[in-house]
This record gives sequence, structure tokens and C-alpha cells, in this order.
Amino acid sequence: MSIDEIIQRMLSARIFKDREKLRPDYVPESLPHREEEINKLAEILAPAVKGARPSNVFIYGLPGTGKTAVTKYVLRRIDAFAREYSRGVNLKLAYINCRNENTSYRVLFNLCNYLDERVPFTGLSTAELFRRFVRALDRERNLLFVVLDEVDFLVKVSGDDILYKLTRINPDLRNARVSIIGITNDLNFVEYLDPRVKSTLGEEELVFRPYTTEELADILAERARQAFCDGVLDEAVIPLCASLAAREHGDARRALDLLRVAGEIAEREGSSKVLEEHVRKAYREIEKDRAVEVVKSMPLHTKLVTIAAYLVKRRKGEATTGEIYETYKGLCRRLTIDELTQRRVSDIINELDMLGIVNAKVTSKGRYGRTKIVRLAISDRALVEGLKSDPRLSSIVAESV
DNA sequence: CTTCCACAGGAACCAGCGGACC
DNA sequence: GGTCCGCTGGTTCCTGTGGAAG
Repeated sequence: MSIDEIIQRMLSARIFKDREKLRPDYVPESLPHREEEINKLAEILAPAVKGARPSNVFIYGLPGTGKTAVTKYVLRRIDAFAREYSRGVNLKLAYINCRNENTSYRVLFNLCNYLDERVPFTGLSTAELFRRFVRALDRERNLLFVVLDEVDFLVKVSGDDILYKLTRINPDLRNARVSIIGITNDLNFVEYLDPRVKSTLGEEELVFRPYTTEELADILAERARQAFCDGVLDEAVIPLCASLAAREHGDARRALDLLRVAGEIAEREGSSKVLEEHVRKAYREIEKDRAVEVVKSMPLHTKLVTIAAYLVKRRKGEATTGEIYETYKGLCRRLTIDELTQRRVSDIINELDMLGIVNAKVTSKGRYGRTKIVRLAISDRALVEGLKSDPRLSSIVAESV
């Protein structure tokens, strides 16, 4: 294909009008089928406009059910009102994603940044950092909203100490007030919490139901109107995206991704319309890309454990922890590197399970012990692709994969 | 009903690192 | 330049356990 042809294709294939509208972090003007949640959250948070401290809120719901979007949307509106009508109170919004900021220190560090308080990003004790945060906060009549998105990560990694402190902070403040909004995908999350934290943090609770297939289709249609040129979507496309995403508990984010990638594939192929087959390709591509990226970014030993799982699987279909460990030790010897302990490898297998690279399930085989049955959850091609950029593994990959 | 395998997974600890503080 | 701090990614030691075999 000549350059002329490629450019010609690009020009003739007008698929997208504004593809930004399909990005996961875009917060749209309206959030269909979340009216009830929006109203409830607005009712809870509205006192902020008059400078009163709203109750803390806890929001539950599976991924892609609009928790983050609704929260940002409501806070944005409240902030706009507060700017216009309230006197003497500074509304401040701190949004923290605890998947990245999963330690007390980092959370406090971020909070200080939101208050324009300069602090070192390591070196201080957490207690000192907390004192500085409180001091900075209490200097003015601030009303601070702390949004802790995916707060379960914070608690799993660092415990609920910081939550406890944050929820008890108000009595110690003379001028400022803090209101906390915790968001989590993990419906069993409360179990990890100290009951005292549970009661203060969960002053109000909101549960977000997953979208149904029809609701997803509505959302997609709404966004598609803004994102795509008129008439480029085949009529089967939106229902298909919706039903593929609904298979995984009504995840709107996945549905939107699917639609965007399908559009990109159609554009790349020079098709004038987005068709059903583009959606199916998109589905496979998203799965594979995710797997490849994860494998690429894994540390050496985690890769070796993955290869071991693959090798055992190829021999006999599925693998136990013990078999994987033996195979893994063999790989280490061939590379003349020190092997990790079985205890650690057991944890690595759990990590791989969380990443969706393998499926691991504890099973008891009676007299023959209790172990984990491990199955590779990604395609061989994705595995090879993810491994081939690592020069340390080239010999192993070449001959065994 | 008891035994006993092959691990799971908790607890405590450690080395090394980057970085702020004094 | 020594000290302190928290994080990461490991180790060692350990107790707990589902369920087929006996």
C-alpha cells in the first residue's frame, strides 16, 4: 500500500467526530440511569453549599457502575454553587485514587498538596505529616472533601489507621471541617474495617447497581452520538458492545472501551462503517493487549513462575503449586540465578491470579493434600509477546514456548 | 471416625534503598 | 555525613485444614 493510499483511506474514512468522549476519564454532561444515585448523593452533600459539614459517605458498586463519575459530577456542581452563593467558606476537593496512593504517607502527602502545603515526599514520619496536614487545613475556614477512590487498596496495604484518624479529625479542628467520601469495588470491604471506622465512615451509604444490558445500550448510544459521525455505526454494534460488557457485570467502562477500539479498528481498516466484526476484534484485542502489558511489566521471577505454569499446563492441562515450584526451580538453575522460596512463589501465584494472568483455586485432594489448581488465563500468543522483549529469557522462550 | 498429605497463608523479621532532616 | 523513616520484596518459622484413604 502506498503512502497516498494510506492517507486517502484515512481521509475517506470519517468515523470519529470526537473520540475523547469515549475515554474512561471523561465525565459527561449527563449520566443516564444514575439519576437516583446522583440525587441521593447530592442530598447528602448539599449542606456544603451553606458551609456545613456533610456526612461522610461510603459508596459501593462493581467496576464501571459510575461511582467515580457520579461523585465527580455531583462535587463539581456543588463546587460551582458554593462559589456563587456561599460566603466565607472555602470548599476544597481532594480526589485520591488509592490504587496508586496506597499508603498513609502518600495519601497525606497528596492531601497536603491539595492544600498547597509543601512537604517532602519521603523522610517525615507519618505522624509529623499528619500534624502538618492538620495545621495547613485549619489555617482557614476550609471545608475539605476527601474522595478516596478504590479505598479498599489503601486499607489492604496499609490498614485502616489513616481512615480512623481522618474520620476523627473534626473535633480537633477549630476552623476547618473534613468530609470523607469512600469509594470501593469490593462489596465485602467493610469486613476489613475496625467497627469504629465503619460507623463514622459509613454515616451514609450508597450502593450502585450494575447497569443492565439495555441501560448500557442507552449510555453507549448517548456517547456514540457525540463521539461518532452520523450513520457510521452499524445497528448491531451498540447492542453487541452492551451485551459483551454486560456479561461482566454491566461494566460501562468496558463497554465504552469496546466501542472506541472497535471504531479505531474500523478506521484503521479504512471501513466506512463500524461493523459487528470490528467489535469482536476489539474484544479480542483489548483482552490480549492487557495481558501483554501485564506480562511485560512483571519482574523476572514472576515471569519465570508464569512460564513454569505454562510449561506444566502444556504437559498436563493444569498445575498445582508444587509442580509449578519444581518447574520454576529448574528454570532458575538453567539461568543460574537464585530461586525464591516456595512461600514467596505461593504469593506470586496469588498476585498472578489477581492480575488475571492465571486462575487459581484452592482444592483439597483428600489424602493427597491440599493445593492450588492453577490454570493459565491468557493466550499463549499474548504470553510470548509479553516475554519476548526480555533478553534474560530469550533462550528459554525460544526453545520452550 | 481418624489420619495425614501438600500445601495455604499468617506473623515476625530483615536488607537495601531513596530521601529529608539536622 | 550520620540518622531516621517508610517501602519493597524477600526469608524463616509456623499453624491450620478439606476431604479421600484407610
